[in-house]
Amino acid sequence: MPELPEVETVKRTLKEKLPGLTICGVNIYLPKIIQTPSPEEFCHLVVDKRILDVGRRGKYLLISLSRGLMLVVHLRMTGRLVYTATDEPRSKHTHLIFHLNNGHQLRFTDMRQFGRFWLVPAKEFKTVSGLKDLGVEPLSGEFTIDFFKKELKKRRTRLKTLLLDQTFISGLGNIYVDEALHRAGLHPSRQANTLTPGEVEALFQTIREVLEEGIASRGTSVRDYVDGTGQAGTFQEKLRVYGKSGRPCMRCGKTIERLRLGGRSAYFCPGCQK
DNA sequence: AGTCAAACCTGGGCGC
DNA sequence: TGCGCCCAGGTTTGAC
Repeated sequence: MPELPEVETVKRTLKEKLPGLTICGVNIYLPKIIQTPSPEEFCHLVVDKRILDVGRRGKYLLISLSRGLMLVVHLRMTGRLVYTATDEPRSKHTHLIFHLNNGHQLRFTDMRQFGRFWLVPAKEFKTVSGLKDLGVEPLSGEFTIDFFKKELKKRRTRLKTLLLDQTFISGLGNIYVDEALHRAGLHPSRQANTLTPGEVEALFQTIREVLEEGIASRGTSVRDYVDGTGQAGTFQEKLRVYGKSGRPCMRCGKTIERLRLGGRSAYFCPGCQK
């Protein structure tokens, strides 16, 4: 499910609910989702801790707890983290419930069981796998056109593969990469170091644009995604190529195609993406 | 360095 | 109704 705009929306919605609340109990129904420490230790450590803040880095949610602890969550494909009333019936895919001291709960639900939790000392949160090697935040000031130009020049891989690489830019996923490439008029198989300065600038702009519009639409709910209050997003209504093979391109009218690249689908328009 | 496939899972959609 | 296939917002690992 979630790419940067979805995780950012979950972060914002949970940040309105959780800070100030105390975790007074935990139920773990699927122990393997706890990466570290052991499920027993996880329960022991998390209980009676206060939630201080909710943050995001790439596609990771960072929940700061009292006593210097950090709860790190990755939703992977179908994970949901939702602030829920206690009387709500539990779904068959709810794998973890935090009980909060205001009578509400924070539930983790994940049909495909790929999502993961880590509980670590806040100072050591970079020990979480993948987190320490994350690339730049595309909506932050450290993502600059100069950086982007220099990096693209160094890489010989395909654009689609490169933009999905979380150690290069953090937070992009399959949907927003395809949408950014289409808006920039660039083919997903294009070799990164062959872009003209104008093409690099266009891509730089469209990456930020699709992410910002995605956040403004509260995420893309093509299937399972909901925010921290259980609400779906609307960016699926604005998609131009993702999931649209066989349909006409809204810019040039040619039929949108699907390509297989490194095990992932790439949707693109053969007419206007060069 | 880059490319690919497989693994982790459940479920929806399609053709037959 | 059912079977067999392919597909799915991600990441990791290991082979070439």
